[in-house]
Amino acid sequence: MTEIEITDVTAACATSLVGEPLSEAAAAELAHTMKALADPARLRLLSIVAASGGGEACVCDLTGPVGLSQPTVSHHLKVLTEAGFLSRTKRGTWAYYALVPGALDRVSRALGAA
Amino acid sequence: MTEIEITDVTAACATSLVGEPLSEAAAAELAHTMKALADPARLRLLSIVAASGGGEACVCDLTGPVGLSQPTVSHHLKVLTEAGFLSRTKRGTWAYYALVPGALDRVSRALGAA
DNA sequence: TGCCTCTATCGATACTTGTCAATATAGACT
DNA sequence: AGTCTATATTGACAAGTATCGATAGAGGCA
Repeated sequence: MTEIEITDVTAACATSLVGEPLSEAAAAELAHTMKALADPARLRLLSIVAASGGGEACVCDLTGPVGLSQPTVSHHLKVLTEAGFLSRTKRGTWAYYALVPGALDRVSRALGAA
Repeated sequence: MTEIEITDVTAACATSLVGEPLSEAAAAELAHTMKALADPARLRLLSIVAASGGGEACVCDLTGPVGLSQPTVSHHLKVLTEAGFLSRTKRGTWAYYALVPGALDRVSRALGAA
């Protein structure tokens, strides 16, 4: 599939939007990161995980609240994980997703708020 | 076209992502706002406008740097304007776009940075 | 071994969107 | 009026993506 490159939140937020004009590469990276956040289902998933006890949730806890099929939820979680917003831990049959500390803050800072 | 509703940055960022689970409506609003930022061309346009002298730029100043056709740039500027990130002022034949103060900061805060 | 549950992947489909060429609109200047 | 420039809109097409059903993989448990 020639997986172009991992454009996760760490690389994407090195520069700030309002400082000086973004290079083409920096813009592509940041856009890739923002794209992960530009979907209502994924935003809800993030907020549910963040609000869950222990800061983590398994897929079975998430399909109900967002009202989507299990494959679709799994897909969104993969997008969020590859973008660097979630981490995945497998315990037994369950896969637990948790917020990556500081990931949202980095995007936040990239948007210009120092 | 049943233009659903103007989901601009002010409405979209009333709640925070990490506080409690986003409602379906809040998630849709925030996603709509984030979608405006989830494109490399639009991010570059924003950063170029931000870095321009006087804080504003006309379309003719923007087509060159981003390397896209004039209609495409016009389209992206419209998306950014409707999302509440840019304002448009017409002087003579030229249309000047400027950052809306605080718009990016609101998104920044919605991402969890209190 | 066999079965059941939880999660991930695959394949297909419908919808969205980024892009351009062509055209329309609007203002300035003769 | 006529023309030129700057911007917006339209129409079309290609590419991306959100979604689902079906299926595969993996781990517990009898």
